[in-house]
Amino acid sequence: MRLDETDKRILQLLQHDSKITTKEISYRLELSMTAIHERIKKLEREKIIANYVAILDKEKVEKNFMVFCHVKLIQHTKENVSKFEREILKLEEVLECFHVSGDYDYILKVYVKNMKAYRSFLVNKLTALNGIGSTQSTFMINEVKNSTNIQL
Amino acid sequence: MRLDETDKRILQLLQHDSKITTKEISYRLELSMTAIHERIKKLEREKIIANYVAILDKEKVEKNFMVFCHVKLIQHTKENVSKFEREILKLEEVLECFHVSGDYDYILKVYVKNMKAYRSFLVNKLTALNGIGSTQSTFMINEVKNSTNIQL
DNA sequence: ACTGAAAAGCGCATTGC
DNA sequence: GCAATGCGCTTTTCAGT
Repeated sequence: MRLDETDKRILQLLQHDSKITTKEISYRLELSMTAIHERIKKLEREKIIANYVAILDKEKVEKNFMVFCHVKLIQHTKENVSKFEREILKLEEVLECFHVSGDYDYILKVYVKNMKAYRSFLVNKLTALNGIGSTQSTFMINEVKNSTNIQL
Repeated sequence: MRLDETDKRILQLLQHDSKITTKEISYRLELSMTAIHERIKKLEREKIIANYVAILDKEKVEKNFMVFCHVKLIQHTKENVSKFEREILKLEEVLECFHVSGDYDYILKVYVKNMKAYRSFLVNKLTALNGIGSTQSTFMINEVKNSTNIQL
């Protein structure tokens, strides 16, 4: 599906605040509510919009100890890789996991309460998985920017 | 504010799908709509819920070329640092930026269309900023997990 | 693909329990 | 802290262009 300028502007608004009403969008884009409504429904149907979520304040829910954990596997057999990836999905502390180029195989973004909780995660959960060669942790000192908003 | 189990379950549901109705939540948690409604309002008022957003399919909007860009500053004067951080906020390709421990000062998460766009970003935008010492790019080969859902 | 109006459902505030 | 009511707004649908 090709997105025109109107679609992009709608997506921009929804990425910023998904609780915005069709009425408000129609007012801003100078189109009828129905037109906006149909476009949004189409964007949802086509899964351009993957989902709508609430973003929590990580500090207030006490999960603002963030660590980038670089993981290297022992060997890259198809089995090993798919096993590791399946297990990672189950670990609630891992919000993101990317297979990457470079010195390490994976980069995990881990959110926990504090260093103690991170240690526990490393020892009891991550390194408990089979096939982990080595890990290297990079700790967040400060969050400068953390957005979900893709500019179109 | 302290969160009890009910709050946590509500947040869990809203993190998964913010379009869920109070009615549906009240049904699942076996509480009245009023109770659920008041709790959600409080969670919003206290900014436990930071905001509601639409998440887009990065592939479908052609921004699925993701790079972790490690940045080292030349010198860490207060001025340099705050200038850099202010400028980063303006770069739309950078969705996330963390000041981190380790060999590099910052890790940026950059989403662009393809390698050509990334090169353009690096040359024209990032390294055009003053005070950048060096950068190192780690390219995403595959996205294993990418969630915004914090387990409480 | 857009408009306008009507119908259905939900959010929200209020009242009383 | 919960149930019930009613109003207003929003979403959703439908006919028309």
